[in-house]
Amino acid sequence: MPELPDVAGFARYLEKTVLHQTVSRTHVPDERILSGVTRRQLAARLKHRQLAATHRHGKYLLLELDDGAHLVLHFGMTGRLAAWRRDGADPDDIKVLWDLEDGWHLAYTCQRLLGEVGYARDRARFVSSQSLGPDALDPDLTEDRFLALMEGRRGTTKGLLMNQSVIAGLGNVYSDEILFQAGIRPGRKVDRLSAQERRELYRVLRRVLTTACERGDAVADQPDSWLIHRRDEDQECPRCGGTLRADTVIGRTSYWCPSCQD
DNA sequence: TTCCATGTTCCGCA
DNA sequence: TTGCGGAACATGGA
Repeated sequence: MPELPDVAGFARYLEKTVLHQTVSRTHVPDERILSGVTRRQLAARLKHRQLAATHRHGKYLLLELDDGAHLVLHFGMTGRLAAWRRDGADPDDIKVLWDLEDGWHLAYTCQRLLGEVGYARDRARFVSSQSLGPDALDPDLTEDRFLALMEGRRGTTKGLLMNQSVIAGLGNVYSDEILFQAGIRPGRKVDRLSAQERRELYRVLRRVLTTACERGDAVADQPDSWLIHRRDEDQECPRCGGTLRADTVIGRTSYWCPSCQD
């Protein structure tokens, strides 16, 4: 599930629970989740460090420490965070567990091991090392800049939206939502979009993500008129009542309405 | 048993 | 060079 709005929700969750607390111990039951660090290195670098601030870039959550370095969290398809007090029950699928100095615990859980936990000294350097494009909600990502990103691209519009090195933060679900609300078929080639459609795509992208982040990360929190509630075979289009289609575009199941999207 | 899943990455090919 | 399809990764549910 975790796309930009979900990761934004994780960041808020950390702010409400364990932010500003200090790590006393890092336990890594399954080292396969680590990327670029060993469990010994991670434990040593986090020991006695305070969790100072949250940052998000696309689907990455960067938890800044009081020495300026960052704990890097990526959630894959099944990554989650859980924080609890002393005698709370442990969640399932814990891949990394942090004990904090005042009795709280923070767990990174991941059922399918497709996420990763890492460590990065410098945030900007990390973003460029991952070849990530601008965050989809970056205030500096203006309409003009977005239009420039689309220039010269020949693939599908859905492929563009999901390409993290072009724009960071969108996955399968939210790209379908944005394309639905913009009235553009997932398989439409970028170079066949009119100037008006390109501008509309930008506006809808920002509106959908802003709304989703404000409402919370649960699908049920999103407006009833959204496609997100109807990602299943033979569902009705929330706009025209027609039958939605499910096609494979750039290798992912894509839901769309043949009457509302062109 | 087989297929599918909201994540990324790599390879071969057009 | 860009982008696509397919496979791979690991696991569980329909």
